[in-house]
Amino acid sequence: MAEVHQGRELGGPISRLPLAHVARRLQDMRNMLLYKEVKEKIIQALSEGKWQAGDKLPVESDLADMYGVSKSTIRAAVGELVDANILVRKQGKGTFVATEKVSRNLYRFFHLVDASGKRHYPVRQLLSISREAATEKTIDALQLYRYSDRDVFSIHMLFKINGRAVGRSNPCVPVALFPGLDAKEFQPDDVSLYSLYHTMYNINVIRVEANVGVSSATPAVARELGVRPQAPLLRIERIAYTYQDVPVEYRTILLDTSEIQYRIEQGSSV
Amino acid sequence: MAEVHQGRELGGPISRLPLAHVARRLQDMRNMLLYKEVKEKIIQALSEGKWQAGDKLPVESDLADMYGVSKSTIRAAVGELVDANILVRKQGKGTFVATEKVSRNLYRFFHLVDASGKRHYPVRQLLSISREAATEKTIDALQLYRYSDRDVFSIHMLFKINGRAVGRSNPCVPVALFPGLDAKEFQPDDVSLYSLYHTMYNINVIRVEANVGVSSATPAVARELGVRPQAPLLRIERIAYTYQDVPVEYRTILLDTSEIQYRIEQGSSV
DNA sequence: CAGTGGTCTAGACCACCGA
DNA sequence: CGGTGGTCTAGACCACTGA
Repeated sequence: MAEVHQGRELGGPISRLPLAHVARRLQDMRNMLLYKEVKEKIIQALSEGKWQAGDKLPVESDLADMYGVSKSTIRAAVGELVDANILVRKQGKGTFVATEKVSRNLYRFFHLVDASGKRHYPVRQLLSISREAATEKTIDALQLYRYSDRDVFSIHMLFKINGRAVGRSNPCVPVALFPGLDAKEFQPDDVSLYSLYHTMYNINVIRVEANVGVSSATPAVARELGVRPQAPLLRIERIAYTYQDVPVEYRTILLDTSEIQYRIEQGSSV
Repeated sequence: MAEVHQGRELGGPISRLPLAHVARRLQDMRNMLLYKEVKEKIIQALSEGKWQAGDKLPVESDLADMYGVSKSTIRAAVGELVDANILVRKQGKGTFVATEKVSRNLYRFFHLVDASGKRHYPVRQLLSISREAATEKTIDALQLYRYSDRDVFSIHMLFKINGRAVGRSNPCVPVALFPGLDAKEFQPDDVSLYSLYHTMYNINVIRVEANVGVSSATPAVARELGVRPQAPLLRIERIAYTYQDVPVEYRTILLDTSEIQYRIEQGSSV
């Protein structure tokens, strides 16, 4: 039988050497899956600008040859990049580097519904953004000891539905991860900050942890939301993480839930 | 070449007919992926009790033979069930039907933390259980039109941490799905109602939808929780679903979040 | 050691796209 | 029609488990 795939580098001269595979054998799969290695290499090539936003990648069989792996392995690697909104597959056309609008990440972790259960998509209004020293709590949440620069950009924004303010949010992100963020233009039609993080800084939020409680409105917040001072508000304190559990954003959301409610879905449908 | 896999049912008598595959060819893949079909069939077998909680499933190659597909397809199907916490894979041992304990289902959808982020596991205290006619809202949430008997069992219980009541819950379940529930003994050491649903009725909650807002305490609730009347409470209205999006429980949770907060985790770590 | 899940390969055939 | 991504197969070899 010449069917011994995994040992055939010993069998004699073969034109297409599965280099990645050989390397993996040699290092005894120290830590990473082959398709993960390929994924990292593709990310590397992307960050080096080998393929720019909107560009078409080589077809999958060519990618397989380029990286010395099978098409299935390429598909696993590319598949995760598609899940991460970094690449986009188009059947019959090819695989492309994602552009901003393509990733409809919008409100993946933030859903609002009214009493009837109907989903609402608030528009956000940027009030301010400034560079600040982080508070104790923020240092802890964002693990700022990772960086030499421990300042954060502190953003204030409002959520509005039908012109009425229903909530406000105060995201803080490490300056070290988002250099120059305060100088970027915030497009009012950007659907969410997370899509901005992705398109401008290639940082993907893949997971969030949130603590939910009740707060009463301070005078300033009451003015912003048009409620009476001391009015009870839903308070959501949320940490957003990217790969390898690196926290990238800490935000406090305050919601007036008299007309809308915060929606959570957990578990997967079968 | 005898390598034409997909057409070999035309080649003559073959011992192992890939029935699922042939069927799929015949119906021209009307809508579903093969591995999704297999997944559905496994779910069907599970809901019929073919494999009970904790049971070991046949090895993957046997499953492949049973369903007339390849091991890769079985792995795709089983993999999604593992992701959904329905099955558990153990390398070198086998694949098993998830138990509450293994899947850490207890409080899977209900986490409480204090200000320092420390997790707390409240004890629950049953106040009452009674058979009632469902309200409009409950009929809607539980889709009671599915059943001829549209009554529900309405349960009242308290959550306590260190002896102090921090919340109360009012689960309602269809009498049609949980016959005789009011006569069952509720062990105070049952970790959650969901484990009871699972062990006594073989009903697995795999997904929840929740709407979160703020309410003020009615006099009765204020007495239960030891807060002043009108005190703001976190209100969680939650529908729990089993397989095939069948709702099995509708509950309203009221929490005093002055000392604890409701914890949500979404997305998966990579 | 045998049995099991975990990873990967090579290649077949499909559905879809646009010229 | 050719090119592309999408799905599936058969089988090899690996790492892990427990007797």
